[in-house]
Amino acid sequence: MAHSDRAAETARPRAVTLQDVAREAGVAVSTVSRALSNPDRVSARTREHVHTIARRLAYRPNLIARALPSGRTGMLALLVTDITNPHHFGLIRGAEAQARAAGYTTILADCQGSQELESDHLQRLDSAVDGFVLASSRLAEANLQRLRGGRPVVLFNREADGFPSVVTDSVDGSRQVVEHLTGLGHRRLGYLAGPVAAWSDGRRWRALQAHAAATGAEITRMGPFSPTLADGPAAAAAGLSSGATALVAFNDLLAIGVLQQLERQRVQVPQQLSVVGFDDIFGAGFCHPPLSTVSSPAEDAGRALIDLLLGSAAPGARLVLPTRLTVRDSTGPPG
Amino acid sequence: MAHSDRAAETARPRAVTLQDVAREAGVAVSTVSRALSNPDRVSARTREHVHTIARRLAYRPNLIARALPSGRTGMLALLVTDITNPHHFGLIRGAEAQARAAGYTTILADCQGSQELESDHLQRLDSAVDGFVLASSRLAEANLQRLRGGRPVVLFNREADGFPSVVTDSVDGSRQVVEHLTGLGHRRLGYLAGPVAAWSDGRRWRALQAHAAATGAEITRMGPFSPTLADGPAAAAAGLSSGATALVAFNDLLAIGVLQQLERQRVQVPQQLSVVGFDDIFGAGFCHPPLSTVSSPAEDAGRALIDLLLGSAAPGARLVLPTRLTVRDSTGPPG
DNA sequence: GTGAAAGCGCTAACAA
DNA sequence: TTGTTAGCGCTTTCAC
Repeated sequence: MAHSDRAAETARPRAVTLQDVAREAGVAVSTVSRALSNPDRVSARTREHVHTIARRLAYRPNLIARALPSGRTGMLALLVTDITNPHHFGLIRGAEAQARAAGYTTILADCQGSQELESDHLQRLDSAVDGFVLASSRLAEANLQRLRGGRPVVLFNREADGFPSVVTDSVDGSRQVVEHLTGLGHRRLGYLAGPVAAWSDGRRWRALQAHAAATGAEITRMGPFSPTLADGPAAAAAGLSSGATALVAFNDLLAIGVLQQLERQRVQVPQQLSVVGFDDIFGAGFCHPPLSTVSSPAEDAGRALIDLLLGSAAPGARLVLPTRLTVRDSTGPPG
Repeated sequence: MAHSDRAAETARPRAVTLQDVAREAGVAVSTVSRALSNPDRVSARTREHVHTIARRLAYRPNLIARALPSGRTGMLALLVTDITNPHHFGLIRGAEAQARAAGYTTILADCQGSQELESDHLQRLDSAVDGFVLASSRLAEANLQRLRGGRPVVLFNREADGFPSVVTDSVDGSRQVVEHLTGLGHRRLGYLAGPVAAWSDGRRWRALQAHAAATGAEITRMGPFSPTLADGPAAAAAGLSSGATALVAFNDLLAIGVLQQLERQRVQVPQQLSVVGFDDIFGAGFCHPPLSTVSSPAEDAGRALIDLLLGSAAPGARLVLPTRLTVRDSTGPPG
């Protein structure tokens, strides 16, 4: 047949197994297993010998096979809502570092903003990893409960009953935004909402609303918009026609998209309109004009999540990390 | 003891296995296995029955256990040099879509620019996935050969003997850059080099050099620099003191970093200095000024890579994708 | 301290 | 068409 297996073509030699090492070393497989995984349960001599042989044979333990009896793979999965949102960079790096320090390999899976994909990944990876970090999960709480397989799950920027979580303080971030804006003299604010399924969206909107009310400012909600650059034009149009003098976007991606559209329309920012975002992503510092936004300690969050995941956190553990408004050039007094 | 296993705490019921389904359905495990994986090798009646029971018991096949005898996990790994480089976004999306269409789950692993991490991931994931896509691998060719485990491996923006690959046409991209710049009147160009281990770096530099020579322009190489925003200041300093009127950066990350530094120093771009990058990443369109850069069809590349990986590509298959210079505002006639 | 043997959950011959 | 039976490579009792 024309079609043949690549493996066959390259005549790849069967991987070397514990058996091979055992045979070569003249001991039982169980001894090799111990020498390699439980060094102190075997004599120093044997241990050395086995290690030498293993090295010579270039033995590599088969993760999958090891996982079957032990139930552990040494891998942790980080599911991100959208890998193309730079917001997750810090989180990924932080989680990775911490997981690595604990001897785990972190793998990432992109949910592309889709609940279906998210639940699919959750199910398919369930037997392949020792735990999950769900970043900004869009899954309804019922699904979250139902889909949680056998593995521990921790949540980032999402809270749900029975799940440990780490969230950045949207409420306080929103307060800082409102104070900054009203301090500048703005009285009519607009909120450019994110996806309804985004937990943070509700939190931000409610906090924004509460603080606006407290300071006597008016705020209207527009959207929902997809939290992407691409929805910038639609959000800009809505914001512009709302009569607001300052726009608060659900996240930086949307905010930058708005900025781009405003520039196209020659709307001066911040002279004619102020714009604020959330997350302080890659790009917020060099877009035009540089974006005022709510920064959060994403790397710390990543590390904390892994700690919760590996540390047998109480199911209800909830960590709230402080946020800080980074004022750049997209906000100023109303024209 | 205070410390106890989370699994134990939550008293998670043992996952339901094929055995459970078989017992409940009153058939043999092999029948259940077939009914679920080889539907046509079992009678319609049995198939229905087994499916019903499986659904009722909420049976989820254990990927790991399935992988042991079959040797296949249904997962593909995409190793990226640096997950914080938006350059990989398109690649990830393209690869993911194509893999998904073929029934595979794509997992990502971040190598953080480190060869050590890259080889570590390669080894640890070897038994867990059915194949690898290595994006911009920094591994020396000898290591690539040595570390290739049992799984097929395809390369992006890297070529090596015996590995199928997909690369974007750096040579032609470089030609376009040089022609654009010399067409604008530049005679003294500067190349801000990337990591020596980056295969693309050598390609770009040589092509730039060749085309500069062909057009009678002078080009000097500076660096190497780390291909990040953070090395922008160092690269800007080198570029500025080189006397070049146009700078070509190894990639957009570095180019944007340079742009930021030039703005800080109040160097007018492009009036005093032109800047070009490679990749056309997220941000290249909205940095200040918007960056002229070499765009490449990253999503197409992602799809092609998966096709090569799954399609039993000949070990030597090499695909070269066209690039196109996107001219924005960071290039202009020399002052 | 070491070996023999029983699985982990599943697939794939081989029989029936 | 279905059941029986070996394993896949490893860990882990349990004897010795």
